[in-house]
Amino acid sequence: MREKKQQVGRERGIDRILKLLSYLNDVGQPVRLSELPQALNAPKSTIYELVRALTDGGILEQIGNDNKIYFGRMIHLYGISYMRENALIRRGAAEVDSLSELTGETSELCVLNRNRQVIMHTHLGSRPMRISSQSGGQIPLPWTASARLLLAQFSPAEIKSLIVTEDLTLPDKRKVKIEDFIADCHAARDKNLVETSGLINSFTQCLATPIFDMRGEIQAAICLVLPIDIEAQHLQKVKQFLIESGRKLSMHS
Amino acid sequence: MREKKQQVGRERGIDRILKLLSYLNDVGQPVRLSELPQALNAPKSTIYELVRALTDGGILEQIGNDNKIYFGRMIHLYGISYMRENALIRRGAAEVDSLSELTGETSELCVLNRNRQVIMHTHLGSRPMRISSQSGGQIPLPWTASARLLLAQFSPAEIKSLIVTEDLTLPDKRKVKIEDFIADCHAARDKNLVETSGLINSFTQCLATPIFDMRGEIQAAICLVLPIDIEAQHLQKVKQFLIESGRKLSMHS
DNA sequence: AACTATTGTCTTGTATATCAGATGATAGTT
DNA sequence: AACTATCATCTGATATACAAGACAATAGTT
Repeated sequence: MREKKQQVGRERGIDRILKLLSYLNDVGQPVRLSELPQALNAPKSTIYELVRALTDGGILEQIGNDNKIYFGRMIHLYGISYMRENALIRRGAAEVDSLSELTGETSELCVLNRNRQVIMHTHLGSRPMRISSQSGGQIPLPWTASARLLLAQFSPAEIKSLIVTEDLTLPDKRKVKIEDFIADCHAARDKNLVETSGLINSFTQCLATPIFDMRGEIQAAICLVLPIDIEAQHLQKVKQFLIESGRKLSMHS
Repeated sequence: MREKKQQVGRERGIDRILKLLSYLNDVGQPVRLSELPQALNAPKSTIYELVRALTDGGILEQIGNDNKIYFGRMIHLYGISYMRENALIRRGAAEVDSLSELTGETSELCVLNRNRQVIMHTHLGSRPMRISSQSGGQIPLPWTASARLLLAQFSPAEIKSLIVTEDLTLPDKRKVKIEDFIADCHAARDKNLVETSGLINSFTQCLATPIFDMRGEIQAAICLVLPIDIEAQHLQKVKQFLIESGRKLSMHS
């Protein structure tokens, strides 16, 4: 069972599909069909055929007059089904919304997905210069407070295997040492609040609190994104609200 | 380019995937992995392998302690992307909500998908015995008023090719004649209100109004589901609101 | 413990989906 | 109209994903 060897061999249709969907999500708007083969580093004939099949199935849709494609109605329906069944996301999204309105700050519901942190839901704060993050965004793990929580229970080896080297470079080119990151993660164990400051940019700090599942494992995190120069009293209040939200969403045994 | 001949040959992975997703949506809740090969009429080895790939990609997720799977977080994210970009669905859903609140009746946003009508969004009415329909539900075309609108511009041959014979049987076992249905569809041309009564069950009627795209073609319909014994004055008012909603959502050239 | 039923993994042959590249279609420019 | 560039479809070869079925593991029953 060899790992992918990046040889010249063929790629599975299913992997092409996964990359295609992911690419569409990254771009965030309809994409010209003709640009896809290049963007996905795939043969034209393959992509045209796959897109045809997915369009027939309602997974993709053709948009506009030039040949653009984007997610289709089936994806929407399946998304609704996911939401309906997934209690955490449903409740978490609501909690994030109310937390944001309560505090006036941007808050997010984050989960781990492979080697990235995914923002499942976000609600923007009410500050004039609000810090925005897009729902569906995927962020390298070393950049955030919530990722330190999401990885808290993992062994050093597991963490190492999840972090690709380029993710250790922060947006301002500073490097995070993998050992420091692992230490951060383990320091997050049994804490109900993790803070990071100035990682993603120089003027924001992140506060994160864990959400536990029935087995006592961390399955998600709520994160508040704040300006760094925030009034101490407000910060204190905000922290309490955050911790309370995380507690509410955790499954208690 | 032969049509599928139902011979013993293989089926493409992509088609298996489409069926799998559709099946999950039909069931509407997590499904045991072991039941899938039977349900999808596919080999075990194929399904196990596909599910593994899709789970790795976040399209599916493993749920619970026994080996159940369901839609994954990526589907949710992609669904959000779809919603964000798709003006019709976004505005249509909002309009359906307000129409429902205005009238107190159940209303739906419907589009055509292959040979079924799909409910993209629904809002329940406020009646004590409200008539419910589930978002994501797929309904045979001959059963609804909105489908008559959605097919209004189609030729008799096209309509015939879309209707499978079993869909001509109503829930109460009555049969719809295909010729009558085609006549209904064509009668719906240039109308802004189509009514059906007692099709899906004996005590409801449907009112539907078209939503036009820029090219003047019908791309969706809004549908109101009402009890059959409704007060005439209320019915009149409701019809006007419905038509107004459809007009609002239509693209004007 | 032996038996049965159910669920999950692994191996192997082959039908076929992928891929490279040719060809065809369309639009834009001189 | 001729020329270019871009976009889309088609064709044949073959690497491989699918499928069949053996095998292994687990749970439930007698």
